[in-house]
Amino acid sequence: MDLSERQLQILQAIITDYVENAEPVGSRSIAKKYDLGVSPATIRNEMSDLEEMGYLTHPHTSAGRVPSDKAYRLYVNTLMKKKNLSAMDKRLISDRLSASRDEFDRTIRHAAELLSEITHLASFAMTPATNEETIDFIRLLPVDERTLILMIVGDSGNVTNTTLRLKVPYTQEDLDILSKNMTVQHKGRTLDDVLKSEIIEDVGTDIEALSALRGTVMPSFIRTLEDMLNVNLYMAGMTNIFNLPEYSSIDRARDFMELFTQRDWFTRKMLERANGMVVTIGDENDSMKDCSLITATYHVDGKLVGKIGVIGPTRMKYDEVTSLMEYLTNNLSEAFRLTDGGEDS
Amino acid sequence: MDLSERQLQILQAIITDYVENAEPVGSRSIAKKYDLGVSPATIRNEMSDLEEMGYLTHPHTSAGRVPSDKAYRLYVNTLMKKKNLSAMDKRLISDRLSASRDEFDRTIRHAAELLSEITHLASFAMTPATNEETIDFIRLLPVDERTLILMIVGDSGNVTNTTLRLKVPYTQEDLDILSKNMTVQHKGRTLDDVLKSEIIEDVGTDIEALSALRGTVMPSFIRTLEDMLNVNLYMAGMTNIFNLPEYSSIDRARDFMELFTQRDWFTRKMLERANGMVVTIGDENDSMKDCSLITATYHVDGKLVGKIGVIGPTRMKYDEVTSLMEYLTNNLSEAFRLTDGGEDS
DNA sequence: ATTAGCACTCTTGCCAAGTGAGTGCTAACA
DNA sequence: TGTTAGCACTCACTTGGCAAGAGTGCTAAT
Repeated sequence: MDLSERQLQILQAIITDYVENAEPVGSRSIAKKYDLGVSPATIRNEMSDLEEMGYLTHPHTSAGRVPSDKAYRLYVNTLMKKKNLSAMDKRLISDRLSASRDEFDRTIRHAAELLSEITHLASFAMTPATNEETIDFIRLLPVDERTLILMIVGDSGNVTNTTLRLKVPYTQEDLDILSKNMTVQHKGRTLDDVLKSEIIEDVGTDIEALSALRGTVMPSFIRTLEDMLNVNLYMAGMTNIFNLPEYSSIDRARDFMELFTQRDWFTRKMLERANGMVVTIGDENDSMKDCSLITATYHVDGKLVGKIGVIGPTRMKYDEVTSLMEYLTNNLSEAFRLTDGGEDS
Repeated sequence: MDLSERQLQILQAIITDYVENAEPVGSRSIAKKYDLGVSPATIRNEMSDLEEMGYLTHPHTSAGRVPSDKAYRLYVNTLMKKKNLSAMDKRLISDRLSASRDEFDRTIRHAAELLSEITHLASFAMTPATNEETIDFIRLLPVDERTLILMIVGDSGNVTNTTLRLKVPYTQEDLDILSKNMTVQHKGRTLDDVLKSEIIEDVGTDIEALSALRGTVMPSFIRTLEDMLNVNLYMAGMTNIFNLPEYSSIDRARDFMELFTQRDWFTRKMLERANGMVVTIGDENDSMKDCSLITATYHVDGKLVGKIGVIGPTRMKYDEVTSLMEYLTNNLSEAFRLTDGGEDS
């Protein structure tokens, strides 16, 4: 039960028009604007068929038609063509990214900002997940006789640290032994791996003082590892959605904003999504059922994978947004190859 | 030209009523709810006088009166009485804060969340400004032959680090010399102080290789210092304001939300405010002219000072909010005294 | 000085009529 | 058989008018 060529044309015209104007589109205006060589009456008949097949809906009897989620899905899968970015946008992107090339987190933040500036939608960018990261070394550094710093360094240069204040003074010697022990024990293992296994193990050969020190350091070690696994989330353009007619009601706007105040939940959701370009439309999202969400991934050093995304109403310019995101992720991956002498944190 | 006792009573009643119901309050309802022993007509006359003096305004001829910024100011300065917190709120606070006692940043975040949960307004909390922090030591740690970690440690155990990737390999020896040099040069100075003076100085006695290394490290050193000065900002309950009638129009709501998307700007603004409990009402704020803003400060180890704040419409329960914030900052300062054996980052 | 009474003002909610965009159907047409 | 013109019909939206209600401001009486 495929769609005829003419039906596809009409559907495409309706989508284009509706995405532009956010108003139900009628047969007459289609006939006028896009010359398909047929009269409004014919278009009406086709529209009626398209509605029956679930591609269009009808807010009320005497209104025009609105594309359904199914229509957008069809559009994204088969109708949509890749768009070329304007020279202006390209320059904007390269200017902005190169301005912060050597500061990793700032670059990521700029990427999110670029996305929302160009699309006028809400967007986000996340630093790479460090599931793959392995431990390079662990060090305990003295500050004063009761304060010390626990520092974990990953193989890609990722560092996380915690300051510890002990109840009992420690000796420099204990510190050295413990940090060597820990490094030997964990070097080369992924963070996940260590987190899963660590809590039980306690090397029995330690002397008493060392064991006490170890007892204090361990809980912090685990928490610091967890910290290290956390990705940073940057959001931008949240207030853009206030300009869209679909969020002109306060309730809708509130629901939308509330999604983003739950940062932990949101981060988890986004991490769960598959890599590459992923588009989910309306009902395909288990929450935010009247939004569409597009995510794409960039690479750091070919290994770590970070995500960027755009969130808006189902009525969005899928072609432009996906093309932009593809361009942007390519640029990011390019910037984050480690062959040149840049630096990052 | 002071206000009479009765005028104060009436003003207080109007404020109380308006804060509660968000609707212009008329003479009759005042006379009924608060028995001041006078008739509505008398109250009308007094209201008229109060309006002339600028304490009340009139949306239109036949509407009730609304308190002006000047009225709230009078209320906050002289009329307002301290409120006792409910036992429930006290328990909520102590439960929540003690749950994360040993993780500094999490505690701060919880403080912001508590504020917005109890007041139903938007709120924020910032980690302490580190203007006063002095440098304890600087260390350069090797990762691999071209990667190293620059680490700056402050006297209160604050740590910041950056990973550097060099174009040319370095030697362990150079690293040690440079980190010793830097430590000697900067130990005991405040971050601000170093930042202001640093860029010019270049100790001339270095050997060539060391000088090259130094040249690479220095820009990152400055940027890392700047990082260290940055405070973390946690916001909570932003979407609460959607429930308030003053933000029932989309435009108002948008303006409000936009304030908080400019995090850097907002942080700077808040840092500029005086320490202690500060209340600014409506026009007293140079931006957000129809909001009121209350900030208060807490102490860490008696030295560093962090801020918490609540933002809402000028119509807010100043007495309850300020009492809550006082209680909360006391609790925070208490939790962050360093005499016990806790840990923080 | 206070109060009761009354005219006046302004908002809000409601209803009815008119308008316009758009559909769905039928009958004519190529 | 597919296409089109014509027409009746539906529904949302706007406008104007009307009544109700809340509240003020003024005046005259207490």
